[in-house]
Amino acid sequence: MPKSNKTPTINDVARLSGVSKKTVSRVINRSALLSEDTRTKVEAVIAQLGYVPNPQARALALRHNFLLGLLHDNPNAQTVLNFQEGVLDAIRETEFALVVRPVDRHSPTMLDDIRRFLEQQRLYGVLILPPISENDALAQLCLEMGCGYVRMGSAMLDDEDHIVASNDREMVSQAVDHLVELGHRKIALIEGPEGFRSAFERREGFMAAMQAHGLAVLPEWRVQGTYRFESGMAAATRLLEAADRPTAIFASNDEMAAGAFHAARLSDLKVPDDLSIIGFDDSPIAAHIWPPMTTVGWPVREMGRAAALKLIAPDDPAAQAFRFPAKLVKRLSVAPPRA
Amino acid sequence: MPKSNKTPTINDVARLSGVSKKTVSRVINRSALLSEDTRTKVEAVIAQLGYVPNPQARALALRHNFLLGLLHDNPNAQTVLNFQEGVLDAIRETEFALVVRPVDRHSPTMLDDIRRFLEQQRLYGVLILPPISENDALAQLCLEMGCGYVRMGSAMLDDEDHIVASNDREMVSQAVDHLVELGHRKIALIEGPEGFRSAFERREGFMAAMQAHGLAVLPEWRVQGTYRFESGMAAATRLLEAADRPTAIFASNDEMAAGAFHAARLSDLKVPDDLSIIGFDDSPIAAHIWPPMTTVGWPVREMGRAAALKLIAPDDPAAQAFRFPAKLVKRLSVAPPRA
DNA sequence: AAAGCTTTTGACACCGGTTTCCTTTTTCGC
DNA sequence: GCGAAAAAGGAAACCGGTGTCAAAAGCTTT
Repeated sequence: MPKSNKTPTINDVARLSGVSKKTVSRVINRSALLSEDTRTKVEAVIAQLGYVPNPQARALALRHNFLLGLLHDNPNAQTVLNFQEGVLDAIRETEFALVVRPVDRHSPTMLDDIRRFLEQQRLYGVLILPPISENDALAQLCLEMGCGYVRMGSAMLDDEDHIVASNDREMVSQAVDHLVELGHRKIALIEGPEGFRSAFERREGFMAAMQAHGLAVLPEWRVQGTYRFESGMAAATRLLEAADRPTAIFASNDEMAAGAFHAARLSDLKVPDDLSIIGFDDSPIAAHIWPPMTTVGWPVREMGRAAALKLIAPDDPAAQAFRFPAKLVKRLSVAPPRA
Repeated sequence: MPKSNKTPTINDVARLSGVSKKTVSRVINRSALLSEDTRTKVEAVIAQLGYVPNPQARALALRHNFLLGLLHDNPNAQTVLNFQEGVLDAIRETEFALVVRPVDRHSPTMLDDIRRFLEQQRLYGVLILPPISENDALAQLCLEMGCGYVRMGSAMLDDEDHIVASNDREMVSQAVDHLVELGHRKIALIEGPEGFRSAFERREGFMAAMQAHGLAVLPEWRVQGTYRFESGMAAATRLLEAADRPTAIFASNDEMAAGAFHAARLSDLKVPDDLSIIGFDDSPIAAHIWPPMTTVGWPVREMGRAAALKLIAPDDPAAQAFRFPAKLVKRLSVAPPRA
């Protein structure tokens, strides 16, 4: 009987079942060359002892551990959490665990910090969320360090094995189509900040969609924001002061769209009667303001699951997915234009 | 010269600096009994090689790893992320990493799932966020498994070493005082759901504060919600139908308060002129609805930092803190009652 | 200069798994 | 029934660190 107050090891299992360590190891790893007899015998002992292999020991012997890292910087909290849930869906029945690492995009030492982190933890692979997922130097770093990676992005920033992407252009297109179908012709855009791939994609998608409908976008109908609430408010304020006022606004994310709601209220404009607003992300705030916001949502959780599978089970059919469809969530912030 | 394509190990360092493994180990661990000479010599080699100790090997030898776990279930996303940031503040310069594990409070196998998780990962310690932090069986489980733990709670659910707590009663008291100072006498409460310690504390705090001011709370001024947006909406709708309508509402969290905003609008009541609303949590939604919501916030990030320190550096002065002050965030959802 | 301390260092076993390589047993064709 | 090939299982080394304990070195003291 092994000392009862310690957790059992492979040696205890081997001794009790009268086989060698190696045989127990074979059982654990479902090795094919094993007689049915010994397998069941050993499995019985494992169950009886409640033996669980020590992941640190395995990690040492296998020269890689069972840790996935999640690198993120300031996207909205709900997205991060949904993605985490997705990753967990993928690893739940495995021995993998998820290590999170918020990083500071603005720190000059970010890349060095991440390098130290990777060196120290020797992760099996990392998942990188936008906006830092757009940093190619970071992907390069992972490659150099022999650390697997998958990025989440708003376009095909990388090849299929290394990305789970939304198709932002097409998503924006859906939003614009919706507005146009309702009769809007004067549609304004609140863009995201320079340097964000997502902002770029959404702008391009917007312009393309408008052009496809043969609609003009006046220069004063395009204002840039920072993805933050206040910037959306400021941008919308400017839009509403335009000589030829737009009847609808597409904002590149929900937070700015919420700011636009706020601006409309300050200008005594009712949403959606006087102004339709449509956001992007389907974050919680979209459902919790008044009126509930129509927005474009992406399947973040599924993307998290697929991203994790790409690393830990690349042959799983679900790991093949790399481009994810979005859907327009229709709520109450959009209506036909007045007049 | 060690094979240049492999990461250097302690053996490489030992060989190159002409000392034994053990001596290198002493350098790494800042052992006191070491001559200054050897220390600098070995440190030079370490720097030159870019050697980083393998955490899995250390974990194996030390019989404990350097992983902190974060168990959480459905509090608002921003709280989870802020807490994570706090934990990271604590572990940034250490070799610890943070493993996250969302759990499902409603699953009958939750406790077993967590047990398996702890068995498998052999965490150094776990941090438990509300509401599951209120589950005493879970704390008991950690104890049994020899896994350190710290809970975050709305009251002293546990002793000082195992908790970072807010003082919800006192926090609610601040909110009530604020309303009373402005002249409100008829203040309603939207409670959280049965079985949540936080809901209990906030209710008790509310009742005590009202009593302290000599104010009555009519039965129809107390409605229970589920902490969700819709429930806040429903609760406020009922409150606004009361024969003697309250002039102010205190909601036990921001999400329900946001629902109350919504209900007020449906009843054509203006916030704050016709109805003052005050929330709890200072979640992002509070700042992003119109009008911006007055709410009570707690220092989640600091709590995360302290919680992590309690586990990894209990002697650090910052690890001693266990009760955290809240502050009232005054925005625009509160005004003196009309008439 | 020898004895007696204290400080510094190293040899070796060990943590709990996996891998390599070799031996033993079983199976099977003839 | 025999020999060969295949299957099953074990011994020992190894992954990269740390703990124990004893030896070596340095420093006083007499």
